[in-house]
Amino acid sequence: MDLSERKLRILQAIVGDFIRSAEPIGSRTLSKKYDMGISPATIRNEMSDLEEMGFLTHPHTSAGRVPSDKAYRLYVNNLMKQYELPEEEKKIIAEKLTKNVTELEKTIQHAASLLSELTNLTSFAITPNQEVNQLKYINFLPVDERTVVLMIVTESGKVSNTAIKLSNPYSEEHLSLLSKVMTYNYKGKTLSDILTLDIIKNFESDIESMGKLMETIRPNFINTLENMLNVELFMDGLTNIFSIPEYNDIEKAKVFLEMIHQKKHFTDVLINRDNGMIITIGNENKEDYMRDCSLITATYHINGKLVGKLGVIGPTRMKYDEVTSIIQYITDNISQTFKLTGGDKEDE
Amino acid sequence: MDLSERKLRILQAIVGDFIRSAEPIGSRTLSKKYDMGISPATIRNEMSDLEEMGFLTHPHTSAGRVPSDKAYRLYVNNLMKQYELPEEEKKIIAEKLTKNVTELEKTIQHAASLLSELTNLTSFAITPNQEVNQLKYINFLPVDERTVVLMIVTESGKVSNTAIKLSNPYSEEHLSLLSKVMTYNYKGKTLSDILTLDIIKNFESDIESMGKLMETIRPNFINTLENMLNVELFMDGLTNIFSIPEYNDIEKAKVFLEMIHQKKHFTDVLINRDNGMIITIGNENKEDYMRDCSLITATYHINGKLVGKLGVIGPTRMKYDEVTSIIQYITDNISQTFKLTGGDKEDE
DNA sequence: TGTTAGCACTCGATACAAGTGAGTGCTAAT
DNA sequence: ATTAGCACTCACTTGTATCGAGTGCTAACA
Repeated sequence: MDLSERKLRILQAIVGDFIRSAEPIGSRTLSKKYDMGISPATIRNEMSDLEEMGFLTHPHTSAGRVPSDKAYRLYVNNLMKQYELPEEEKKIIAEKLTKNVTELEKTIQHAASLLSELTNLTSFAITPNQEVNQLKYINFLPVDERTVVLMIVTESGKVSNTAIKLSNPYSEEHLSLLSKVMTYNYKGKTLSDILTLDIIKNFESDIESMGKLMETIRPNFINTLENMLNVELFMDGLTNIFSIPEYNDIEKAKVFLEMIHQKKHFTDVLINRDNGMIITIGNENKEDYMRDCSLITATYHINGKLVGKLGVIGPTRMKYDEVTSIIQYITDNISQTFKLTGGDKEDE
Repeated sequence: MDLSERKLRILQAIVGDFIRSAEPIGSRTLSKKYDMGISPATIRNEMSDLEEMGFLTHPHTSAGRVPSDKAYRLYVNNLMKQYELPEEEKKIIAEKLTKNVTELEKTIQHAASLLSELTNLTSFAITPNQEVNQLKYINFLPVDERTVVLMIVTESGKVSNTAIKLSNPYSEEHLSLLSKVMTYNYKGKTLSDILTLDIIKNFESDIESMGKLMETIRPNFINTLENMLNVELFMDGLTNIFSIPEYNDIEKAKVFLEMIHQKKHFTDVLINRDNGMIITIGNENKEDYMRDCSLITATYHINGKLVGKLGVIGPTRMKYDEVTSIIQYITDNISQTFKLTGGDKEDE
């Protein structure tokens, strides 16, 4: 069944009003406030139809109407107007994200905090999944007689290191040889390949004379690689939910915060979402504890290859137009910033 | 005015009961529950005295008595019995904190999460202040033609690095020379000395021929040092406050969470506390937004030198005996773990 | 003189009844 | 097809009565 022009207009007014006020809206108020040239009675009839179609609900008989998830979906897909960010906000975003970009992690963290500030919602961001990141360089460095530092550098410019305590002294030649052999063996392979394809197990036989040294180093090497693969989650604006009427209930707020604080689980949810700007509204979310939240995520790109995500989570009643615009602008900025400087593609 | 033996016994019973139940307790209930051989009326008289002395308060005329901050202080100082941790918990703590100690940060984070788990409170931990940490080693490592990695190693075994993009290619000899000169200059100096005593500014003149290289490197070097000095704050059990009756009020919970989330500010508060086991109760806290919380902190030691802190924050009504024991046991364990393995003192 | 029983009083909490008002759904007139 | 009119619904507010845990005071007691 198709929606008439007038029904759409009414629905748009209801959704728009409810997003702002969080109060159920009645026919009389709607007609007065939005001056749509029809009487409350007519609006009531239309509302009744819309309710039957599943776009509106009724907290109780004598209350106004409230949009359903389905209504939000329609609003997001068809009714919502393009929201243009104020120049001022654009400037703030650009400034914060392009200045002082020493570390990707720091920038992503800034992006999350910026996002929560601008939207007044709870924001999050994850660092790129490093699985396709290729190893470039392995180096063992002497520190003192029984300590070496293992340094791993990837094609995208990520650097990671660990100090390793050895039970016996080592020789510098061995160490330097080891750096060369391992670099030779693993250069160009992706981090996950190195870990999963059992390549690591074989490298012992390559340099038989150093069995003992290898034994200590291997678990550290694996550990470091695993750490590099770990996706990091940043969040901000956690207390923003308290200013949202929907979460004035202590029990609801608790559930929300507990859900958010299960970082591992939440990271998984984010990783498994499709790329691009994805909006899931209320019961569209697979996870049932999120069925009265909306989740918006978008992707940013590092070097055109690695993909990270960021977004917001909040009540289904949120300013979708504003929020999506802000997220889009932020991800665009990050991708732009890390287009060239993130890796070794500077000369291309 | 001195407190009679009997007054102390009554006070102890009230504090103990209130810590468990969070309900004001009346004379009749107290006499029945604790079987102290005196009638409710007598207890009432004693209570009245205790109230006059400032140890008890009265939410309203017809309610039971509630301990004041002063009462908690007396309880903590004199009445509280030594609480012995169950062997089981000791085992859990020892296991978690001594296994897999690759990084100090990770261990401290584990300690915080353990602490909140065992106390059901909000826990926190900060990494040691690195100001007295001495520099041991500086190394510049070639990555590709325009990228080098700066690696800084301290006496306590902390390793930090940054990738630096250069605008011009560099020569490997220069790099290696730079490593040697800088190590020679800064070895044994504390990190804060290197930063604050303007030593950095002078090092340009040391190696005149490499002015250009230095120009790019210096800000990165300073930046890295500053990062190393930064104290990191970990927190856990944030949602635990929701199970505490005192914070069933949404407004209170909000204030609490917002206070906690101002990481910078909260870190400063922690840093400025004295060493050792410090308990501040309610209005003993200088920060007025913490005047109905109790804060307990204790210190752990790395290598006998560097000092970090951890503790809990919660309502003044908390199980001080249990909590302090747990914190003590955890800090002892950390200090033990990092007594020898944290630095190069292995052979002493 | 310290302790205790008795009793009037306080006050938050709970329950219930009546009144209010925003909003609906239906019907009949336009 | 639209609208005015009207009875009805129901959350919310206000007012009143009741309950009970607990206090403070007084007088009696050991």
